[in-house]
Amino acid sequence: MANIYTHPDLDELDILTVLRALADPVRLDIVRHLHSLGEASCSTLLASRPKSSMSHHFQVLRAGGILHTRIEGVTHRNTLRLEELEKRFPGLMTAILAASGP
Amino acid sequence: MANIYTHPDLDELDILTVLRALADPVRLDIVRHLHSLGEASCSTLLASRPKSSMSHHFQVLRAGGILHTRIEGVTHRNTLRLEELEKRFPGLMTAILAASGP
DNA sequence: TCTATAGTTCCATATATATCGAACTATAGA
DNA sequence: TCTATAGTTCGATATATATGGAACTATAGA
Repeated sequence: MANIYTHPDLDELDILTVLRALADPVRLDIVRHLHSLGEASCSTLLASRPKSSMSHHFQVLRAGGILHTRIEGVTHRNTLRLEELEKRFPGLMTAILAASGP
Repeated sequence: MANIYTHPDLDELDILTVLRALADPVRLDIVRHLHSLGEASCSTLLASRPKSSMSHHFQVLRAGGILHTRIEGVTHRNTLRLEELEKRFPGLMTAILAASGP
């Protein structure tokens, strides 16, 4: 297991990568939950899905600069990189998090 | 050929559909070009790609509420639905259009 | 009515992405 | 050192999406 994660520098991320990370129902769900919870472990967020699936989605979100994973003992704490995202893509996350269903 | 298009009511569109429409390099390109041109025909925007491919992308963007197609004689004029999108998802398109490369 | 142009639709194929079980790793605690 | 827990990695399969050729349609203009 990788006991260290690489979090991309947001300056090197293009909007397309960010949008692709967000354009998935499971991941959008993760993002919304993380937003309301502030910080959460992976297992808190696996909605009866296999761990391997969730691990994949977390990886995509991490690579897309959306969240930061901090290892604390045996659990991994995830937080949205809201401030950094706001600096890089002003208004983007605000707009997405504010959006409610149809 | 359908000589009439159905443009979805933005109130019935969820953010996921919008994000998925935008999370593609070709379509993001179309959106950016449309933004700088104001209005453009499909053929103006087909960057040496087959018409069938572009037609598909325009369809996705249309279904995602991103653009409006108006038929004028033999050409189809496309415009971004910026005002409506701004009302439905405030700040979203502004953020995406403002984003520059990495 | 013939032709050219703009764009769509259909269909098959390619490609990317998601899903998920099984085996693995890393840490905490008994 | 043994066990339980949290999460990753691998690999195989399923599913969605993109691509693009060919045939089609609709309109304008000669």
